[in-house]
Amino acid sequence: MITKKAKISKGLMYNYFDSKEDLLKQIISKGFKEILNPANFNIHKVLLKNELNNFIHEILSLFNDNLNYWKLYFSVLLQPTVFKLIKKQLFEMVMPYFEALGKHFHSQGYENPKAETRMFTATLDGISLNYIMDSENFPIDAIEKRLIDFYKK
Amino acid sequence: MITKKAKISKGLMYNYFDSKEDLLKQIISKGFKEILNPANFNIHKVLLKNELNNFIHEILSLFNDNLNYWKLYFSVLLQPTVFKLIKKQLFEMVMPYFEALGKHFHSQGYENPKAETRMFTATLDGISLNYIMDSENFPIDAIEKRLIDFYKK
Amino acid sequence: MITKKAKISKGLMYNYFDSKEDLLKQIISKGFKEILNPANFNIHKVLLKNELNNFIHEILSLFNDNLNYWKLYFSVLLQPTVFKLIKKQLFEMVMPYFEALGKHFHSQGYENPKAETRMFTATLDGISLNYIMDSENFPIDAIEKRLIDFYKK
Amino acid sequence: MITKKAKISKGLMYNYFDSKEDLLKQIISKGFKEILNPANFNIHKVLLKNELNNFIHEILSLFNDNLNYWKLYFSVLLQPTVFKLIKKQLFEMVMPYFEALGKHFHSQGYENPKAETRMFTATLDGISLNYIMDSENFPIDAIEKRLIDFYKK
DNA sequence: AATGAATGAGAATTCATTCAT
DNA sequence: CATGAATGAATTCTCATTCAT
Repeated sequence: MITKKAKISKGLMYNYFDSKEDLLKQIISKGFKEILNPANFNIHKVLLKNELNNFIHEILSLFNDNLNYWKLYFSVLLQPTVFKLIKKQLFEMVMPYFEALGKHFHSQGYENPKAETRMFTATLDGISLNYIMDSENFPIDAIEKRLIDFYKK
Repeated sequence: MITKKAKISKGLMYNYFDSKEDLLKQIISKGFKEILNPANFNIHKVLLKNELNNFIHEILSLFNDNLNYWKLYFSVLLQPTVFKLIKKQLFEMVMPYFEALGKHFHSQGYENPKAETRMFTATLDGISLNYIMDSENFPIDAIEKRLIDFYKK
Repeated sequence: MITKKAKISKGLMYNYFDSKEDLLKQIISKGFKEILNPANFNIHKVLLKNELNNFIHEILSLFNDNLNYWKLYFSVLLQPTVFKLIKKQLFEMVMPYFEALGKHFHSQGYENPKAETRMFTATLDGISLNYIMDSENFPIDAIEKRLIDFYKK
Repeated sequence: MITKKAKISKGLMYNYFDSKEDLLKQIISKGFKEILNPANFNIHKVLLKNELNNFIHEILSLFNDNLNYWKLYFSVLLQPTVFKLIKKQLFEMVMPYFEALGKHFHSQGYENPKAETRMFTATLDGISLNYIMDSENFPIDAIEKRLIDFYKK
């Protein structure tokens, strides 16, 4: 499917990717970086309010640009075989962000900043997933507002 | 893998499932029903506070019982090919629950009950997913509490 | 397909037929006998004119009764594997008829009665086949007349 | 059997044929074209006597060259499943020949040229079949002569 | 850098037959 | 006489990968 769509030969794929597994890994890590990119808040300073809001907004707009890619991204990522292969690597990549978010929630007086961080990212995951899988019906704008609102104070 | 585990012949599988595709469909709709089952609040009456709390609690305990099954469930469901096949059927099944939740949020004075419903279910999806894929680290108890707390008032 | 159509169990088939091969053999020899049956002219006497005509007519009407069966008959018979299995048996069964037809054509002054016999039966085969495979279009009545006419004198 | 004989891998077959069904279809249409090929008389002019004779002769020699192939051809063609798949296509291919033969028989003063055409082709079918299935005993030369003789005048 | 024919292991499916009931 | 769940070998098909060009 990929080589057909790209109008190249099957063989050429193997010049760019060592194997199918390698291709999948690269799909995931590329996507992962793109997701983290808008989050490039200074992880050493305390987060500003609007940095979190921006982060939320930019992630959700990101998906808008190429829904099919993000469908692929999630369906690949959710394969237990694939997930196992890169779980470790992904966790290393998110760690600093988890920590920065933790600090932020701490500074905002949240009781359990670690849990709040996981709550926040899990909610974002769920929203992303619903939006990606059912973009026609999912009220993304209202929900973005709702989420930003929720963390206002 | 399945027939080996079940200690039956490959052929016998085809007495119970028409094809691999059919098997996957049935895995999903069975899981889907199990998820909806704890939600069996009376969809005609207005929801009581503790019914929502129960729902949250029971869904999250459900995953606990058989994490491997639920990993399978999500990874199958997220395959675009599979998802396309049963999207419609799944949407029909959730509709009444979406409506009941909508009424509930309306009666609680939420501004946009429909969006709140999608927000609520998306959040639950994200929590479920994170718990299922990273059950060792995910602080499920704290987060359950946090979610229940959030909808307290 | 057969057991479904007959509304019996698969197992029961094996009370009536030893194997699939046996079933096919019986389909063929039953059909073969039915074809020869209308030919039950006295093989020891010289054939009367109208006996040959009757034979032609009755064979062609036979197919009319159950076209699907005769489609099955030919498609089974033409399988090289099946044909090899019963070729000998079939030849033994037709032999007396070949001989009776030979005598007839001899008595009618045909130059090469044996070849005429094979010509006659081959023509009948071809007509049967065309009628069975394309019964809607094949002008069976005109052709029957034409064949009878051909052997009139 | 085929890949073994051809000394290629099973997989390679699927580069040339989409499926077993497609392979069977192509076997038939190739054979069909080969049969029609010797008939390549100018279908717009009236047939010359010797053109019909040539046609008869060349078709019957064709089978001689590769009896096993033609056994395969008929046994595949006579499968109702296969026949249904290509019946239409085959009929379109023969049509012009049926028409040319019809004109010929008309010009020769035959009463019912259409029926005569079907009679002629059916007879040829029957002879072919008998020859192919029982080539050792079938007196093909005598019968060819007999058939040519029959259409002499 | 690029092709696509070719491979072969394995996945998906079928099907004749058996057997406990 | 009758069932139909169960088997397992065989068939049909797919797919990641290689390699000569």
